[in-house]
Amino acid sequence: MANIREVAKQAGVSVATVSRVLNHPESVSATTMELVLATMEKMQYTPNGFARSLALNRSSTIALLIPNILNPLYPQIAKGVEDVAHQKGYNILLCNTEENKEKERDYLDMLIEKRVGGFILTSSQLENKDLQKIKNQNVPFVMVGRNIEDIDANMVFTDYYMGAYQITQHLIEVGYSKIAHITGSLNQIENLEKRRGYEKALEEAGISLQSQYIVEGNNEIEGGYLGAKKLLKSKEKPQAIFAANDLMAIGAIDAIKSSGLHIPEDVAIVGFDDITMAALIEPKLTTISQPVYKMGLIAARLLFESIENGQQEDGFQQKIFLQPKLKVRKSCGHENRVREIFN
Amino acid sequence: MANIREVAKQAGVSVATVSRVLNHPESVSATTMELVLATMEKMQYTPNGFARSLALNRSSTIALLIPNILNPLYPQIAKGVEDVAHQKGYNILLCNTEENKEKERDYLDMLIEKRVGGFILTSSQLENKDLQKIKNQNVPFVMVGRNIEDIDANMVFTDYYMGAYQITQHLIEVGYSKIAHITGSLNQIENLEKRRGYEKALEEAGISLQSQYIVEGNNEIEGGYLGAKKLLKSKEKPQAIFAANDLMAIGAIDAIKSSGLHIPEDVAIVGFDDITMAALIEPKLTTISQPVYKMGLIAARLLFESIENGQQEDGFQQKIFLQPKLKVRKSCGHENRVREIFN
DNA sequence: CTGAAAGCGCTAACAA
DNA sequence: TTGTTAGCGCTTTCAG
Repeated sequence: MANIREVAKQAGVSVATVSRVLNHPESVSATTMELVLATMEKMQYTPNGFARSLALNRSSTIALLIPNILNPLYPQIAKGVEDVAHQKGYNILLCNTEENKEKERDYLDMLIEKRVGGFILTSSQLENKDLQKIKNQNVPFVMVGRNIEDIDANMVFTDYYMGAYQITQHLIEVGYSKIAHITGSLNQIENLEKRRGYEKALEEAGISLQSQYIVEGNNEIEGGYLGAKKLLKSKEKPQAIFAANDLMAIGAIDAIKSSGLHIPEDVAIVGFDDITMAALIEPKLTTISQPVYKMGLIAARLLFESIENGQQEDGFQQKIFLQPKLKVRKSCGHENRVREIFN
Repeated sequence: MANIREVAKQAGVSVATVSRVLNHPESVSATTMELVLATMEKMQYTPNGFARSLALNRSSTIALLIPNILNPLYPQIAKGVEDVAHQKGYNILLCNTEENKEKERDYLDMLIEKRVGGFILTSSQLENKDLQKIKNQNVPFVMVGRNIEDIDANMVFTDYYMGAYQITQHLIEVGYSKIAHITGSLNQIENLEKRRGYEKALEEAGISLQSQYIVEGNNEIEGGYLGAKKLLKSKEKPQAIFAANDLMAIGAIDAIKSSGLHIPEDVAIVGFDDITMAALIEPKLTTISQPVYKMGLIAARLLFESIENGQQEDGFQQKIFLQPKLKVRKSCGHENRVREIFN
């Protein structure tokens, strides 16, 4: 592994010149240029990124923290981020936090030490004091999908409260009143928001909340399966289940089918996210769609804005707010309802 | 952003001592230790990873190259890799190559420059000369899922040829003879292998190959959809379709359903990979399963072995060979066949 | 257009 | 147990 000095010596020029052909080619004569390039080639020289980053005091990597890479939502975000990062010549450090606050903090420290250029935090569980740590180091970050007010940061998110409210309301409109909810892990604020939306919709419709209709899941297929099984054992079986994400909805569908019941006739199911799978399973899942790829894209653009223009000290943080959209498909029993109305 | 010198001055010790409390705490007196730690805390000192890596000439990141993060197969591999990397205190640089050889090469160069500790290359399209570049820099790498012989490298892969052979044979056993194949992009060796397995099985059964029964897809849902549409237009509609991966099989299922045909009665479908979705769609997909998470795990372990014990110059490369497994579910029409036999 | 040299922040001899 | 100092490989003034 040759270094710049050896190349310089071999080519009979100074290290400064070698450095220049790499960084300021316009300020080097054509002949020298050619000579140096050839020497590099011959010696298989690759500049040392550490040394460069150290000298320049900047890196060309950003960090992406996601809670669970196995949830198809996050690869979409990652794709969005990657698309712009690659275009900017940046690499992505991928961190899977497993919805574990400690692991997330661990990563934070490692990454600050690695001097990443910026952070994209999705569904983060970090608290204000953790974020303060990032701010103190003066490295930009943007949060994706964490819908809280009390934090001063760049954010892009959809309105979870509203999405949950809408889909619950839809269920009510279709005609159900015994509506259950499988929540995600309740230490994620997003899931609290969703529950709040669910409760609000019921309340507005004059339907009283029933604690046995709310069960906590874990955002995974299995959690939905278990949650649904539990709900089916209620004294009064719910007519509809709102799972806080599609993965759990899919698990719930599996549970219900395997109990010999039909969807939506016996129990209706709806989800949240609109992952690809949602439109492919049987019955096709009614759900709330959020433009995830786009969120990744936007988040990354926001981040690079900060990276390039420096941190805006003046507290000019952007909060980009995307509206979720209701996707009505089969699993909510909407059609049956329509049929009833017109018969 | 305080540096080690400032901390040293503030604490009234030398930089060496500060460095020691970080790297060799056992060689520092308790009092000094405490003092330094407190000072670091107060000054919010975070060591500079670049400087450290430069001085030590080693990094604590590895690179993971995957062709398409949107294919659920790869997040599983990534999870396996991440699990061991995190345990080793390493971070992962994620690179999505989009099955694009040029992009892959680009990444390779960036990553060598970044002095990553090692590479995990999945379904790589890199050629020998590219890999030679890595070897010249003396950085370890392991290949996942690229089943070729002529390369001297650590590898973990399943036998694509055999998997394709098995599932095609299964189709033949069920009773089909007009069997089509939607391939993946043919510049990936894996897909060539799969096609070879398909052809071999037909040949052995005395079924002559029909060129109109082989169409090239792109490993994505959409490619399967298009491929199936095309196949359905053949003069003689195939009785069964073997899609080179599950995503395409899912696309094909969608295409067939939307043509008003039934699976497997009108056309049987089988896939390859056994992604989670395969067991959840209707009809459940018969496919070939490979232990992807485990492959990621094993690959990472192999890599760290090389990283820790240094490169084995003696050409002692490990090739870990995993057997794929046939998962018979509904989409192949196996049950119908069984019924016929027993009636 | 080119070279000499200082410095980025850290680690690890070597000395004390 | 601690301090001094020479690098690690690069970039960039500053001179020429």
